[in-house]
This record gives sequence, C-alpha cells and structure tokens, in this order.
Amino acid sequence: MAEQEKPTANRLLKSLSEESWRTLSPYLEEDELRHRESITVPNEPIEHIYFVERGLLSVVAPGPAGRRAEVGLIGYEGMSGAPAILGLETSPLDTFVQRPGSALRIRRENLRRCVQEDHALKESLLKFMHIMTTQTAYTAFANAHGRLEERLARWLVMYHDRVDGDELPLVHEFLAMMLAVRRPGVTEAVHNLEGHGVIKARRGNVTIVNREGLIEKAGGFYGQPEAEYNRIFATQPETAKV
Amino acid sequence: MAEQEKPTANRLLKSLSEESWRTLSPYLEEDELRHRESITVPNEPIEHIYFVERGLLSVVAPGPAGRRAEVGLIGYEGMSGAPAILGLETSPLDTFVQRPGSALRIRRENLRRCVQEDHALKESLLKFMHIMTTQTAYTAFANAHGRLEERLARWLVMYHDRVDGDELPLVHEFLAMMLAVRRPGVTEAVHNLEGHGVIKARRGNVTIVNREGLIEKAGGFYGQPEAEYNRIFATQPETAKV
DNA sequence: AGGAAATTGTCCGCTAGCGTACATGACTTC
DNA sequence: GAAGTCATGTACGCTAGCGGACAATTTCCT
Repeated sequence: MAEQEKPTANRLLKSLSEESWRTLSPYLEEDELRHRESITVPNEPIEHIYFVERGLLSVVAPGPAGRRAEVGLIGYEGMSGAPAILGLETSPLDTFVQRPGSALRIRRENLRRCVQEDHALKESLLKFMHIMTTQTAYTAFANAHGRLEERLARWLVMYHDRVDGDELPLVHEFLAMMLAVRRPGVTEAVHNLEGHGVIKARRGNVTIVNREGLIEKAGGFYGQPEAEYNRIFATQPETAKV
Repeated sequence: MAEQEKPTANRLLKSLSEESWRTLSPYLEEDELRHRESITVPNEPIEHIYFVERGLLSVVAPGPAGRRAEVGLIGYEGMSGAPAILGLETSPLDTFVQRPGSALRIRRENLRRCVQEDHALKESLLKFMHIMTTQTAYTAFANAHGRLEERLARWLVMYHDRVDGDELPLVHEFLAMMLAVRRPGVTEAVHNLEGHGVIKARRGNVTIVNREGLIEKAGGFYGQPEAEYNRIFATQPETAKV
C-alpha cells in the first residue's frame, strides 16, 4: 500500500509499512479533539493513545504550587502517550488538546498488543519517542539560555509547523503559561516581533507573516529536533517518496 | 540467579531477569570512565553503551554559539546511549564522563542484537529511557521556573543520589556550565546554601551536610523523576527484594 | 621556595523580566 | 445598545542574574 492511500493525515501512521498498518488499523477509531480536553491525566492510567490528524496537543510537566511548563508539542507528525508503547500505564506528564482537531486513537491495551506482535511497528513508534525526548531536551536548553522573545519565536514556529495556514488562534495568557513567563511579558514580546514585521497580532490571534524572519528571531533555538525528525523519518522507505 | 549475585553494581543490570542477564553479559566488558572522556559524540555513531557502576555521566544538549545545557545525569542506576536501543545510530546529544569511575559497556551492534532477540531485556532498558525523558522534562521545568539557588540545590541532590559518600568534587565553573548560568552566580548561591548549613564548600569540593535541608532548598524542584524511577523499578520482582 | 595556574571572592553597572495593579479596548449576551 | 466578560495595553518599582573585570587565595609544578 502506498502511503498516500492510507486514510489518515498522520505522518507517523503514513510512514508505517503496509503490514504494520494492517496490524494497527483495526483498532484505530476516529475521535474529535475538543479544546482543552485532557488526553492523559498525570499518574493515572493512559486510556487511549492519539495519532493526531489535525489540531495540536501539549505535553506539560506539572510541578509544585500549580506551576507548569510545556515540554512537548504534538501535531499531525506524532502521537501522544509514548510511555504506553513501553508497557507503562501512567506518566507524570500531562497532555491536553491545545488546538481542536481530530485524531485516530487506540486503546492502550490494544496498542500494547499490537507492538508486541509487530516488532517493526514498535520500532517506528519508539523512534518518535526519541524525537519527543529530543524536543524536550532542546526545550530545556531554550529555557536555560533563551530570552523570552526568542523562546516565543521558537514556539510560534513549532506551532506553525504543525498546523495548516498561518493563523494561530492564541491568547497571551495561554502563551505565558506555555512558556512559564508573565503575561505582560508576552504582550511586549509579541509587540516586538510584530514591530519587526514577522508576525501580525490581533485579539486572540497571531498570524505568521515571515516565517524565516521569525526563525531568525528565535536566535538559533529552533531547528534541532526538527532536523532529527526529518533525518530519522526520511530514511524510512515509505516517507522517502513524499 | 538472585540479583545480588550478578557481578555488577549497576542497578539497571541488577534488575534484569536471569535470562536477560545471560543474553547480555557475554558482550559486556569492564571499562574505566576517565574524567571528561567523551562517551557519545553528537551526530556521530554511538560506539558503546555504558552501564555505569561508579562515577557519573552528563548528557548535554549542544546549541549554537557553543552554548550547552545539561539535560540528563546518569549514575549507577542507568545507562548511556538510550537511542541505540531503538536502532538509532546517533543522537544530537552529547554524553561525557563527569565524575570518573567504571562501567560495563557493550558495543552498539551487540546491544541491538540482544534487544532484538530478548524482548524482556528491551522492555527493561526502554523503561529506563522513559525515566531519562522524565528527568529531562523536569529539567526543562526547573530551568523555566527555578531560581539559581533552587536549581543548584536540585542538581547537588541528584548528584548525591548517584555517588557514594557526601563529598562531591566540583568547581564552580563546571556547575555554571551545567546549569547554564554565570560562574559568580554559582559562587554566591554556594555561599547561601553554606550559610544555611546544608552544604560545606571547599576549593574544588562541595560536601553535603544536610541532605533533607538541601532538598528543601530545591524548592520542590527535586523528586519527580526519582519517584518515577522507584515506582517503575520497584515493581520489577528482582528489585523488590532489595 | 618560588612562580604559575587554577579556583574562588567581590564588585560594578546593567537588563530582562517579575509581581501587581489598573485602564482600555473588543467581543458577547441578552 | 447596555452590561458584562475577556483580552490586551501599560505603568511602576523591584529583584535576580548578567557581563565583565579584577583581586585574593589555594594548589600545583619545578
């Protein structure tokens, strides 16, 4: 089966071999991703694993005093709940719908069964897990070194990668939470980026005007995990055709 | 084989089933961990995977302008080069010896063969990979929210977890690099912690005086990945006996 | 012992971003 | 179209930590 024929927009699923797809597909069901819906609750059993088709998931590390920081962003290129591949029931991290859309989902037990009988499937999914780890590592890096404006720019580009179109429905308050900074700080940084003409901001919306310029504004903090994704999934024969 | 009998101090290896140990052990060779030795070079083939027995490895994300930030710390509880389990040849991250010691190491191709024929072995090692991801996620969290003193305290406790004794041979310059902060900032934070009597600092050395107090000084940033490790590896029958 | 090197202590002005509060503007609801 | 809610703009004093420089100290090497 050529990947174009697989009835999904998920890049990870599309990269699977025909056989792996046959293993998995009977258990996949279409599901809507509703705004702010919780996909996995920290330390509670993961029920479903989601292969995103449209929309965005955020993975967040919850800490003391209700503080949180985003450690991962998942779009149509990936899946939620990676620990489930390893047979783990839970994870301390929190995953929720950040931008509504849709996904193919599978029950944890079924995924578990699939990856146990289909080794190649397991390998593919684990490779995505590596990408997520890389993303998290570079988020730690950016948090340590990056200025607010750079981190914001990085984040906007990462968001842009994962959705159609240049209009990102976002409010400052939410950005502040994701970046673990103060809301007026975001307002100021948005103004600066807009002043440089790389984005255009309206109430509840950021539009990417000049993606390349925005990447420059990210000051070198964008790109490493993305390069890793392309490196790894480009060597899969099924994606090489894209 | 009771785990106590396995000739290794590595907690991950000790947690393996008798069978998995038999799969792996023929390929393991003792190796010295020399100070600052490079264990894996970013984007170059991983040659060996190290199961640490004594000493410490640091995993670092290298970024533009020679900037770097630590995203993982590995002692006798873990292993280096997790991506190799997945069949990946390389990783963008850097691993080096932070504190000299010794390890059992295995060639990447051999590890790969072992995990392909021994499913349970693969599962165990992958579970450690999950721990590393969790550690990285909470490093990102601490980098985003924590003050320098809190991050330093967290780091010292994590170091303390992974070595024998309370004497940590450390210079401020190095701590500054790990935490991605300015060296005099470390000096000041060390003084503060010493002023509270939780550590004692001498040239090239930090001694843990009051571990519990130090954890408090970490302001809630220490503990989540460690809890996850204990949760996951305590359910392994082999470690339950310890 | 004497000089070199490494490590730590300290100081300066500076900046990013905080915490807080409040005002303005925009969209929604009835 | 009035009231209410949500989102954004802005201001102010404050603090942590920066960048850089330099001095003091300890250890190492010869």
